[in-house]
Amino acid sequence: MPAAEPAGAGLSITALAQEFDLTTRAIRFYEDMGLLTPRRVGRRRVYSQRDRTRLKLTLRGKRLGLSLLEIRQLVDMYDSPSDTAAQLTAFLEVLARHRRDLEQQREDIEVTLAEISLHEARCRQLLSTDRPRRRAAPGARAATTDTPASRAGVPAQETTP
Amino acid sequence: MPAAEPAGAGLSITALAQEFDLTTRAIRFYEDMGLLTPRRVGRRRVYSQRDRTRLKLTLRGKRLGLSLLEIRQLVDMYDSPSDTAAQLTAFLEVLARHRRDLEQQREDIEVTLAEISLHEARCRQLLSTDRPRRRAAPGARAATTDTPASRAGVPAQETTP
DNA sequence: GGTTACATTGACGTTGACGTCAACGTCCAT
DNA sequence: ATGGACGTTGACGTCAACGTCAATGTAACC
Repeated sequence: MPAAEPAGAGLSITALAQEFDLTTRAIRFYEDMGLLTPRRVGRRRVYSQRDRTRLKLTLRGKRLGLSLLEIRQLVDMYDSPSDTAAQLTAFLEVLARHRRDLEQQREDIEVTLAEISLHEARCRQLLSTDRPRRRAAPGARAATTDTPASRAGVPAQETTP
Repeated sequence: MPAAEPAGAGLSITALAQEFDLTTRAIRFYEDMGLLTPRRVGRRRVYSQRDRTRLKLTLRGKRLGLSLLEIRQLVDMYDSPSDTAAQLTAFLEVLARHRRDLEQQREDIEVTLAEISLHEARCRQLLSTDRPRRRAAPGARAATTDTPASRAGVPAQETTP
């Protein structure tokens, strides 16, 4: 056993990698991008709780489709207590934009989840009523062929021209 | 005026590009990836309603962080009425995975939105009670320094070690 | 002191999603 | 017939986000 992490806080790079299911290469890359700033013991990196949290935020940002640069800017703003009024209002604007993006994404997700439910229902119906090879359940048209009405939340319904 | 689109359906590539705020290069690239299959008039591409819808789905997929390949697979499955039982169950599995991904993302979004609200509140408080340069409102610690409790939806609260 | 296991820096390779540029075709209004 | 405006096919460039490989360090255990 190569010493179980000096007690308390302070993870090695492989420990961190395992915990978050990343490669060490990725972690070092995040450091180059300014997302992590572990302290050094000798030349070796030691990761604090702060680093773990920033990494957690980073991964969440990635899942949301942000670039590492965007993530860095956000995270940096998050934990630098910007103090001038100008900085604060600028930060508020960033937050507002981020919020709008996320709400758009949430909307996308809801719509897509609804469509998935439709497809699932269609599939299951086909699987159940399907000893005789049918072509399709009547009135079940879906997917790619819709009108500008899809925006209304009403699932598209149209026949191919 | 170079002829306002032959009436009814059928957009030129630049028209489509303008409508979706893309470059023509991107659209042609999507075609190479198999996402669009416009018919040709001579050599020129003409885009149908079907193409528009597939493009719409594509862009939504991108906003959700999918690769063009993943998008293609999904969209293809969506509008090819796979008929064998094996195909149907396979499709159901894909749908289930997609659904899980989306739900994870929605979770991420909710958490992030909550954090944004916190930051906004903090900022506004600082902006209002801030003639005298204060350091911070008491008990207002946030962002990067948290414990494994952040998962619980309870906003992190801890002091840097 | 030699091996094993993990770390580090540096450099180059790769993949996805386009941008950019060149060279050429096509319509059509002047 | 000519000059734009728009379109087409290559081919190459680029940028982000790592992967991969090599050379080297170093700490610990036997």
